[in-house]
Amino acid sequence: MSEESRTARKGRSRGRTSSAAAVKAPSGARPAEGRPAGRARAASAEDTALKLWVVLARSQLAVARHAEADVARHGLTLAEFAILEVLYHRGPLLLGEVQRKILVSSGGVTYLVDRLAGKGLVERRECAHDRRARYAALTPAGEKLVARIFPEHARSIARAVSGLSKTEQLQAITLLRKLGTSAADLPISDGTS
Amino acid sequence: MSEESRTARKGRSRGRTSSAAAVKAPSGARPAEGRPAGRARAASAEDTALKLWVVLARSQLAVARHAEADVARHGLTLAEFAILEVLYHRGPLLLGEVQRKILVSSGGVTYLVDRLAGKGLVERRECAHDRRARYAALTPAGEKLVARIFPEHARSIARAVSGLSKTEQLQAITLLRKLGTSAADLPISDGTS
DNA sequence: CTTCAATATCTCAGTACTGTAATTCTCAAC
DNA sequence: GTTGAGAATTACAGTACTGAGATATTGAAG
Repeated sequence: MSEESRTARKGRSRGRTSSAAAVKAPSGARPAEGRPAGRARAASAEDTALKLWVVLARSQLAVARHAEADVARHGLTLAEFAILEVLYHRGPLLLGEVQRKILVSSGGVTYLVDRLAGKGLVERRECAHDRRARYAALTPAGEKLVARIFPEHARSIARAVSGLSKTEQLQAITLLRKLGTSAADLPISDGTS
Repeated sequence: MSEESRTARKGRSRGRTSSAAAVKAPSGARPAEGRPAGRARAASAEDTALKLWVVLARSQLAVARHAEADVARHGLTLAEFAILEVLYHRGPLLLGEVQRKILVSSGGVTYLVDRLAGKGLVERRECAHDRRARYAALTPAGEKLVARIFPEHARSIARAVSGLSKTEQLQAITLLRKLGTSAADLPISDGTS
């Protein structure tokens, strides 16, 4: 499983725009080995955007698999771990706050907190000022667990991204933060123009 | 839903390592507003790695939501679209090849091709040389659909990543490709050291 | 020809959620 | 004090897969 397997195949690649578009990282735009003259065409804005989307999806998945494997050793999913971590570093949080921090659906928070409560790691507490709302808070057992596994997890992630030097990581952080916030602020167009 | 909602809260952030670790992009390491002296400490290698992981996950999710919304207009999931796209740009492919290209499980390919076949967009073809294997290929209807929706999809993605200039996009591509391939090549450590 | 490890696909139960609707509660306006 | 829009959580059905095992086939070795 080294990656693309450059076996070329008899792949009669149609002369369309460079391939690239899928979720989990698809094809990957080849150099176009059959163009009229030997002149390389500059990549269009859309070709670049598609390629960015592909490598973004692929790299996220590749790193996520390491992160998942790490937390799975303790019987946790990444979303569960995310909740434990955010409660550990911020203290008790309203469920809605948790939802916004880890970016799951409203039903997802209920489900995840239920499961963590079932494991004895998190408990719900009532909110004094608003009886609709509830806090999620770590139990002593939950706090102890996070204290134990978080450092290992951090090392795991550091290893997973170690293909980039620290300088490169800082560059990537800057670019990705900008990309993430701008994409999140754009309205999701549902096609009803 | 502008993003983090800087309401600060009474958040008595414990003096641990900077927060950050979840899947779908968690907390997001604040400046540490209560340190001994007014001297900023350089971020450790692990802090940087964790932050990279957070912004990677968040930006991927933010862009994915745009991509999903676009293909959902045609009743497709991103994984389904990925298959259509790869078959469109590469021609008929063995199911195993499709699996490696779009990075789903073996059962996932069967499931997805079944669904696309049910919609009349893809068909299975037997492989002459190996009777265990099967090709997936676009039907005329499938080919027509991709030809119609791919350009729109490309524009959709271009818009989603337009927060970055073309130069920045090219930088991000370089960094993310390096990150993705190195992370994919690292063995997944299941903890049995 | 047999054996058998390896490969390709499929089956199917299980999982981790999402999305919609229901419920409960708040707050501002009347 | 009522009313009602809106917010916070929950309930629940549905979805898009994953992962492990089953089945069929290949190809190399004996």
